[in-house]
Amino acid sequence: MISTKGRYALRVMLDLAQNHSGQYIPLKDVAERQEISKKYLEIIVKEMVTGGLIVGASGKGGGYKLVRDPEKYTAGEILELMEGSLSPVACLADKNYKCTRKKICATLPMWKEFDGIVHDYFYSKKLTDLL
Amino acid sequence: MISTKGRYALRVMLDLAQNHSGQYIPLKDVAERQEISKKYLEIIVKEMVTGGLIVGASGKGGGYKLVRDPEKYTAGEILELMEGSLSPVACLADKNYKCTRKKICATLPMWKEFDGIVHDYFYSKKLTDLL
DNA sequence: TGCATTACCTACTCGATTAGTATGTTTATG
DNA sequence: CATAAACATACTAATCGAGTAGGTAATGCA
Repeated sequence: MISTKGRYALRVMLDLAQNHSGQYIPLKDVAERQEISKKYLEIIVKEMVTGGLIVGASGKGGGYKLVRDPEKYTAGEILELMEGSLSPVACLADKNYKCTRKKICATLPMWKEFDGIVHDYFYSKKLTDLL
Repeated sequence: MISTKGRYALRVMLDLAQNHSGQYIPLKDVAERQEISKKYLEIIVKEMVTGGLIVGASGKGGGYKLVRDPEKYTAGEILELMEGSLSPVACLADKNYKCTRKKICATLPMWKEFDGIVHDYFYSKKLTDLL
């Protein structure tokens, strides 16, 4: 299940893409258009900045903007940044997860196959595919 | 993310399928083979019984067994019973979810398409595919 | 230089969910 | 009637989700 963080992040990215003129877009505007609490969005965009998806500028005329062209983003990288992982089970999501049954687990191959399908789907979905 | 409930339920089903002789299998045996707390499994199999996946019998010689042949079960129905829904977002998981932005939501089509892929994958995966 | 605007930072809250544990009671069999 | 099993009820401890509150720092403009 994708949380609001991932879903809102996608919508912020789409909003910035639609208003992509080289200008910084104030979060206030994005929040109003998207009908999302600005305070909560602050937390989300902060992670997007540190994750390198967007840049922010303080002061008047400031705001946020994309660092690449919209078609250079995938839904996968945005969701993975916000959700931590797109994997369906803990043993695949966490690289350091150790499970003594790994060798004999009958369900692991299914989770791995599904994990691949999920990854392929979201990483082949470009931001511009959603506009 | 699939919780232990769904994952353990799958493993219980596989265990019952492997020991599918018409006899009832005590939960104690399943728990030991699968290395899962029997107490916790009690909660899980209870839902599986009320969900119609398996039947239980009390008393000596009792336990649990499948109600169908193993190839008649899909991973999808097992996971959906335990997880409530396989949908990636709340607005698709909950039938009564109402969202004022449904008509204009740019991300909804993607979630719907992905939801279909997930559903197709797990419902075409038979229990016997995992043995 | 000061004011408005904007991002950025720290902390807190409240409810739900996850992953169990503990302690029984009922039901069947030999 | 003892034993083995399912079935029932209640509790807990930790984490996570989805925010809110209140403040500080940077920047442009008059």
